[in-house]
Amino acid sequence: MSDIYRPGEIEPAIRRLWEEENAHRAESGDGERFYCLSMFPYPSGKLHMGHMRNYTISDVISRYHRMRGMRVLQPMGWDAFGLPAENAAMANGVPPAKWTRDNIEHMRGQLRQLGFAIDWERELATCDSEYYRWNQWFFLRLLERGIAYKKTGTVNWDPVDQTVLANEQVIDGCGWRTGAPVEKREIPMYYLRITDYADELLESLDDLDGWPERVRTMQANWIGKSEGAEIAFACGEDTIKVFTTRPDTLMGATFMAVAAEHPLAKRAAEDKPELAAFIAECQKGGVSEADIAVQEKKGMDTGLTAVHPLTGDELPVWVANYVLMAYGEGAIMAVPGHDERDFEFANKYGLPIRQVISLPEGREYDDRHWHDDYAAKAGQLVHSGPYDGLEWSKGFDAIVADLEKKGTGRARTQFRLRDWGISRQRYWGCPIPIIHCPDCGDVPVPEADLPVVLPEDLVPDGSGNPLNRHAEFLDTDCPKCGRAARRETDTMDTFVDSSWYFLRYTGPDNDAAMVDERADQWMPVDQYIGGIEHAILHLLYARFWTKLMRDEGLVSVGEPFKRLLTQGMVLAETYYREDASGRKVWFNPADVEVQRDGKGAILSAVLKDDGEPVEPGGIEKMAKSKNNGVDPQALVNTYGADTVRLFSMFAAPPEQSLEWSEAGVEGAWRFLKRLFAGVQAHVAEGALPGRKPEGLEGAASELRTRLHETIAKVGDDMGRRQTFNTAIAAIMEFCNELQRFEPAGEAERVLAQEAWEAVVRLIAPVTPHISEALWRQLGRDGSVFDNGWPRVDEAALERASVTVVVQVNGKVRGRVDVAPGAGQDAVHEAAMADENVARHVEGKTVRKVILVPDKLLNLVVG
RNA sequence: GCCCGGGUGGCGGAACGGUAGACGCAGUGGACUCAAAAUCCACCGCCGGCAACGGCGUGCGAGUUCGAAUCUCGCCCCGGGCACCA
Repeated sequence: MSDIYRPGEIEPAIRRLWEEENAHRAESGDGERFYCLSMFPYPSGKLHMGHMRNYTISDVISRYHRMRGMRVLQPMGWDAFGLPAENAAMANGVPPAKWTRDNIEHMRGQLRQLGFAIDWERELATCDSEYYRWNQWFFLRLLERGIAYKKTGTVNWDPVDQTVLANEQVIDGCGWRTGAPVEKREIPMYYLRITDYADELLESLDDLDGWPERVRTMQANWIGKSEGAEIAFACGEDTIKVFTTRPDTLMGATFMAVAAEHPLAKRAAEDKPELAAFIAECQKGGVSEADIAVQEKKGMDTGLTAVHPLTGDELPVWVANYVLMAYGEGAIMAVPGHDERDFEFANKYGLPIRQVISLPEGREYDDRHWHDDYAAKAGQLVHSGPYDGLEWSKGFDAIVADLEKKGTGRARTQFRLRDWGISRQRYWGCPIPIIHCPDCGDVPVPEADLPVVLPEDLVPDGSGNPLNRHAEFLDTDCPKCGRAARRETDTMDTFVDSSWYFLRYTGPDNDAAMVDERADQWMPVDQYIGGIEHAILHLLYARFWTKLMRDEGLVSVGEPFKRLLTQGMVLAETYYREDASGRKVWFNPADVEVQRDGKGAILSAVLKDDGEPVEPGGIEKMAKSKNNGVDPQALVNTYGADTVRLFSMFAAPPEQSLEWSEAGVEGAWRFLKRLFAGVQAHVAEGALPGRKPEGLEGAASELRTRLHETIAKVGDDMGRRQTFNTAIAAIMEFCNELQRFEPAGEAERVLAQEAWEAVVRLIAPVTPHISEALWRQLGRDGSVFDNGWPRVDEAALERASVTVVVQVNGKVRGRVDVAPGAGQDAVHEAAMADENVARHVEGKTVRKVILVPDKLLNLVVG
């Protein structure tokens, strides 16, 4: 082997070795298993740094556990259905299927080049009918069980392209391609009753102690369980049913508000053109909650009144754009005195505001200015007739009890979580296996006819789903009556695909069943790694789907992911230009020349191709849609996979988001060169594999202590803390010491060998190629990944003395060396012998002494 | 707007209530070289001081504690999610 580190030679050779030995196949059999999973990528074209980081983390964890003697499964696949393929098709006329499969081909090559220990025999792509047929099969079971059902839902409608838009495609309320104002439209869709599982999804969050607290909090808030009451208000012949979390404020209800889509609003509008116009006005704009939440609160009186169930007062019924049809009952009782949105609305339209809950001592209620404590769950009921003086929660119970007696209300639990709408009016997805028969209605495709295969040669053009114009797909016979019928052309949400792929990895070759007994052998996933952006939707749906499969008897686990590492996003600057129609065209940072001032702010940015300026669009997660993904390929070509892996792990702790910068990759490269050279220099004098050094003294003994401290730290950082950056820093630090060490005599050369062997193994999960090569050079047989993780020699950790920091009034004034475990008096005495410490204590009384054994002594004087 | 994070030298970051700035990048000075690259050595938060050392310093303001980057409250800025981007 050459004396100079040449990754271009080492890396392909080592990968060939692994391939020949089939080193990464996950074996079923004896021994502890470890299922390490990373979120599968959308095949967007090229690998970007976010992928690189995600899969490197996964590989480090996999290889670490493999070295600790476990049977590791690390699979890979492709989240291959979705919108970007249709966008690419519109842009260059390539069928989504071809575009997707070409991308997979390219990205698989990139992944292989990075040396990940992936079991490629289990690879799957969700656009393959062998995969998605099970989506269809399971959907039909859910339909039978009543978990899947049909109802109308609201979508974004582009009136020019006559097509449904994704929220992402609605920009400032207008269609992204046409620029036309978007409208809300009601269409029939299939839904899954995730709300049936709301309680279990919430409760079992408590058991997920391997999940980050913030993810559990986000999911709990998303599910949003609230205890309250359902109250019926009579309104002429009808009743308006509302849900409220604050029945204690019922006496403060001064008006009612219903959503624009509420049946009562529609009815009231029949003979009121101005109300009909207002409701039409509410149909403008997109459906996303973010859009709705920021829009100005508007409303109109319907002219109807509702009867207050306790006082008999007549309350005006309004239509309000801030009341959502999808939440609760699509109607609210407005208590402007104690709800911020109602307060704002009442002030705008001159509706009465009544305080019914007392404020803390000394606070005055001001009905012109909102204060957050108006909404606090605290205080007693006031201006509430018979309920006056009751503490708010007692008032809650009393009012609910009275409503129950009258039969106009009851206590109820409400979830913010809504049922999961899975229908998409798109071509590039899994077909929903339903046939529409003019006589029999919606008929499920018989199991024997599955899969319903998606034709792969269509090219969407932006004007709706091309399946609607594809007779070969569309025209079929009714399975019930045999007469001509049409296939459903909606496809499934891609979150369906990603809700169970981790189960399919355990038995991808089974063409007779969705999953088999191997699922229970590997599940649950021991470690799941993926972007924090999936904290809610994907992870919630995957948990839900797993429970559905459990309840169908297909798997025995109820929670799919034992431990979760949420990777921080890799961010990069975005650059764009607006074209003639005002649409933004995004440019990749690699194609932009940027000048910055001393503080890093952008002074100017021009496109390299034409030298013309581009607009900086801010720093965002690397994504296809903003074209700001940085391809690691150029770096891999220059430095090799190990350097890029090392650098991406060293740059920041995995959970933290990271603004992409290449500065620093040189440091990783230099470290590997030094490591390589250090081992060469050592083995040039002869390798001494597998021996334990005896009788070390002085610097050699100290070095061995440092070695075993490093082994302990790296093990803790990789296993428990998962802070790979600090593990690498500790290895670098020790290497710096090792390189300065000049062994004299055999015992010290044996120590050097022990140290190099340990370093090579400690860094192996991060830089597997160079480690594998150096391990063999050090005279060891077999793969470094089969030879175990270095063991800490507890005896080597013992030191003759420790340094204790001495503080006076919390400020560091000196350091003293004492015997390990020295008591307070002994350390105090030693500290007073320090000139600087003595000076700061002189003439003052020591009032308190605090000792942190072997670390710190604080003398409180005054 | 609502929910969840984050803010530490010129830069990426370390500090797991107990020495703020480990490790690395960039920079500066030096060695080697005809020269360059590579490599090696030294310095490297700000202010004062020849030094010993002292003061200040973790987005801003308050609080808890012997001790706060770390815990609590309020504010500012940045990022993620908000159900059809994945």
